[in-house]
Amino acid sequence: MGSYDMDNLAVASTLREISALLAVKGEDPFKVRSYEKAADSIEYLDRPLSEIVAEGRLLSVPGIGKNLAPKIEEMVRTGRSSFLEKLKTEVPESVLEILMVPGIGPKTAHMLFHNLGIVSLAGLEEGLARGSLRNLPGLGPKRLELISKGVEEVKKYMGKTLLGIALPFGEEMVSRMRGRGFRCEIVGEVRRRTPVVSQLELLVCVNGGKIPASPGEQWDLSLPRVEEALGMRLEWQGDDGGLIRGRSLGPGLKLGVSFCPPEEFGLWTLILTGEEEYVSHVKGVLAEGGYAVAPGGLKKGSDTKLLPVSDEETLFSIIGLRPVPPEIRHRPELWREVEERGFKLVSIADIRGDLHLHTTWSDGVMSLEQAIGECRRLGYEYLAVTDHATRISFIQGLDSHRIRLQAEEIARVSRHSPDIALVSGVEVDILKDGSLSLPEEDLREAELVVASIHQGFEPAEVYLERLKRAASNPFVHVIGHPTGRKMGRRPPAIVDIQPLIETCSKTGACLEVNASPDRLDLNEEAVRSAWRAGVKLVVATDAHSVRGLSDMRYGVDACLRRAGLPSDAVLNSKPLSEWFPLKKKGI
DNA sequence: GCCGTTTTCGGCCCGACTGTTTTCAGTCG
Repeated sequence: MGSYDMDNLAVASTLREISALLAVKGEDPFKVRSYEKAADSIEYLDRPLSEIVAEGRLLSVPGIGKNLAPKIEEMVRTGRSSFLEKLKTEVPESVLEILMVPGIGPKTAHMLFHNLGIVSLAGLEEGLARGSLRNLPGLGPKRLELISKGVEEVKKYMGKTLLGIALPFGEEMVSRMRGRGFRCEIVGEVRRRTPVVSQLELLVCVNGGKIPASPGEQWDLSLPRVEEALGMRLEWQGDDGGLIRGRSLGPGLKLGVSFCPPEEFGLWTLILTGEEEYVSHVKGVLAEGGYAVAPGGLKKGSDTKLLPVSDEETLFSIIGLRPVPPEIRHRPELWREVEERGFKLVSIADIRGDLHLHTTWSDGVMSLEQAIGECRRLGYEYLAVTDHATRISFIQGLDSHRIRLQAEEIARVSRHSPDIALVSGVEVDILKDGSLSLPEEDLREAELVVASIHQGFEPAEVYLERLKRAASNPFVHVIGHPTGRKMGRRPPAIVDIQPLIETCSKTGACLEVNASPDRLDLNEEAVRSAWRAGVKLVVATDAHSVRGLSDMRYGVDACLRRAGLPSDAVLNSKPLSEWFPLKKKGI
């Protein structure tokens, strides 16, 4: 477990694509669902599909039957799916953009496709503008407004990729390159841990100093070898300021590969990582010190001797600058502060426990034991089990009875895991009026109460009032995923969280930084405001699976570090004994 | 399309909410 299996994920995402296209085509919903179930099942697999195929044991995977098995086998063996390719000739792939829009499900997408010939987000936008959706059944003014707003939200993320997809993908690429003996690093937006990136950029080290006339020529790193190492075709765009760049499409992800000789690796790492203002600042310091960038490294004044710069650290030490973490290179006020007086940002190594996760007691797909095992592997000292007590009916949540049963179970398991402290918590819904989905006598029993909104995101004023009321509830310790955003799908329900911050600083309620890659909620700006206001923060994964427990780094890097926070900014970077049990003010 | 100690057909996590109806379909979680 833990290793990121690109091939399994690729097959799962192909199955999801098929499922969505079948839905729009108008196939039986249960058939549609079966492709999704197979995808889920493959994502949670703890070994490569290729092994299972080789053993001929595909049918033993739950959700894979005699129809899916040959289709999946083809994907694993050839990397293609002829079924999907044929399907795409019937339903254009671009209708998937439409399905992303809130308020549009398979039925509406099907209708838009068949009645109006709308097959893409652009087509939908045009149809909305022209008013051609107006007379369709089921599409009244409210619904059209919801759709219009949704289109705007989806557009913001078109052609972009979540860090949570780009980073593991990049790491897989790096490990493939290294496995073939090449030095390779992630640079650009992904290295800066931008929550949503427009491309994944890699820097690859090559020997020999001369820039070749054409890709692959004169280099010991030939184009076919790079392609083999990356496992994908590259499209070369030629010489770009001493670098050869290749661009290619991964799974919806643009990839840029740059090459440079070892003596320039540190320079190009810095330049390609950006941001521009920081890079020009460093270049300015170089110039002031009389340094010039030359092929083969740095040159000082009229010296003929070259100073090789094999990594960023070397560059920083040559010019006497404090290294600035990539995550804050977009914030001049922060990198100036680091350079002037130096301070240490919180890091994933500081995190001592996860405080929001779901097991099979509600809608999670990991057992309590599996959660503990993974937390142990991650080096945690404690974890809070926070299964849903929810009104969402298809989730078998915790009620008054089951919450006590689970508490007993946690106590029992706890005795066998003396190295990890278990906190018996719960995630309650914040209901329409700001009350909670469990009565007081149950909340009193829970050692950690996370309260979150899962239904009814509008209007914003009401949403805010519900959060404030929950934050004032004496039994609520943490407000979960406060703005409710799901990137690429649902905008934050509230933009200004200042009133909530004020309530929390009065009542002592904590705000969660939800590390789930599509949430990252609170975002960098809000995190910084809350921290400055002295509000207690926790960072937590909201994991539903073993793999999800590894999402912690997105919250730490893309929210906390990018906001410039030190390690003492979050409760769960501290030993449990320092803050548990949590006390609200005035209670 | 999957699944089966109620099985080879007939189920499939399911109910609230919403906007659209005039009795309900579609979406969402």
